[in-house]
Amino acid sequence: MPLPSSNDVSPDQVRLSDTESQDMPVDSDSLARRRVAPKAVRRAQLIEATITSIARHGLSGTTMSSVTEIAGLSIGLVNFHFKSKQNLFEQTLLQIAQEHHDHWQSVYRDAGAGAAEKLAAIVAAHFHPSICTSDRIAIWFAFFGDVEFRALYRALLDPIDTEREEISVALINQIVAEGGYDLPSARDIARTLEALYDGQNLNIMMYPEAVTPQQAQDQIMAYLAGLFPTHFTRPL
Amino acid sequence: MPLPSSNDVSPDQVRLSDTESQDMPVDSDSLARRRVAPKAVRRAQLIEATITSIARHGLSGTTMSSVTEIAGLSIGLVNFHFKSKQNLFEQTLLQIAQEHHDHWQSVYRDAGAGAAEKLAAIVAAHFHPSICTSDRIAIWFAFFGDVEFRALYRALLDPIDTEREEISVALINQIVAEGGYDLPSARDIARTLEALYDGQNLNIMMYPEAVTPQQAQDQIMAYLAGLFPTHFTRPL
DNA sequence: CAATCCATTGAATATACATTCAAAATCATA
DNA sequence: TATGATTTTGAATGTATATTCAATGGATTG
Repeated sequence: MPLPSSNDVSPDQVRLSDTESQDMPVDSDSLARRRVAPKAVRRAQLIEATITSIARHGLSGTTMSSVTEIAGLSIGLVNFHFKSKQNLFEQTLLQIAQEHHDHWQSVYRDAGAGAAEKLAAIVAAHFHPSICTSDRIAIWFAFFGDVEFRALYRALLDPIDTEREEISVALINQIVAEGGYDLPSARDIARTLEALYDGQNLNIMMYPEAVTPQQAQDQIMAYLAGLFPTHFTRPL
Repeated sequence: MPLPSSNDVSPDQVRLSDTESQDMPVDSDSLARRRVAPKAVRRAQLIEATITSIARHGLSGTTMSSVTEIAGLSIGLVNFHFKSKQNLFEQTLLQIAQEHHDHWQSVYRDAGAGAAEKLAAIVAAHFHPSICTSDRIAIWFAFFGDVEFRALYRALLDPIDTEREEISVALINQIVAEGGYDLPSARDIARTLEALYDGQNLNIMMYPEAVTPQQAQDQIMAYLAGLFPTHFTRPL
């Protein structure tokens, strides 16, 4: 991380030569284009290229060359910023998990106060355009599909998944109490919901022309409306 | 395919030397152990080894060596029986798809005459021990996860999946008509069911200690019981 | 038994790829 | 500007692995 220059920019930005500071915009894109960029920028750039490459060529089809070619950088850089291909992949998975978690949490926090609203927000978070793109879904399933990464996947996502399941269980219990419903256990319902998220994501990836994120979300909301007619109304 | 010998065995069996026919059992296992075996036996043996290897080492970790080592055969054989690794993988996927389809069809055919019984049989088929093993599920997701095979997967399974979805839609419509239920479209329910199959399979693969095939099936049956209370009763 | 055919072997070949590293470019600092 | 530190490059290296193929083994036929 570079230190502040005499230009006195904020610590997260980067020093600019005097000419550049006058006539060039300083976004991460223009930063990435320079021959030399700060570590954080290169790391992000390489991870993004890795995501693109995995979505395009698959995990096994992703090579150091394919990544650096997409990033527009030379081969040696990957081993400079990430010490190995394995580590690059791990950091990539970590980043996606992080994004997923952050997005889910903010959506949950910003939802209305009612349990039903909160639960609906969790459902919606899974199909939000920033999360539910074919590239990102493809990465999930690429890592699912590879034994080598399954353990890593679990280590990274178990806490997140568990946290979400616990919150869902609590919300469902609250909804059941409010509505006096006679239903299977909240845990079973929560697990069914989790299965639906995954299954619908798979369908979106495999059959993008037949299943859109919106349809997937609607079907899950219809499931909830069936369970809790007082709290949810069927979409459409 | 070998011709019948003077021993007059059935055409699907293999000629035995005179000594062998007296004192050795002739199952595919003992056949596979011989230095020379008929093409069909070797092919099956190699495909089975491929399944084991993919489950154990992943798609990218599966090499010609890993397959032949598991099969107890030499490296050259794979290229003799399957002309390339790519083809071996395709045939492996084909075989699993075939098994899946055959099993599903027979279970469906043998189920009781009622629509609810038929639908329950389809659900149960997905979680039958012969289909729902961690090895087989791992293969599914390995192929899902790899772009290179996604197209092949679709080509092989689209017809099967579509056939099942159409039958499910018809069954659901029949159940709805019998029960006079007010529900989302049969198509949406069928798609939700498909998503549940996939999602529950994923859970079984990722969290085998937390989710058993039986639990997964029960949860799906609970979903159906929620929709069609007259036709299904909640498990437990 | 001899002759032929088919299945099998595994060393040799060629290719693809991750990783290394010495040299070059750029930047920071004095 | 000069010096040292940092980032970047890409050719070179070594390893893994798919594929080929000449030689071998075993079965079948007459």
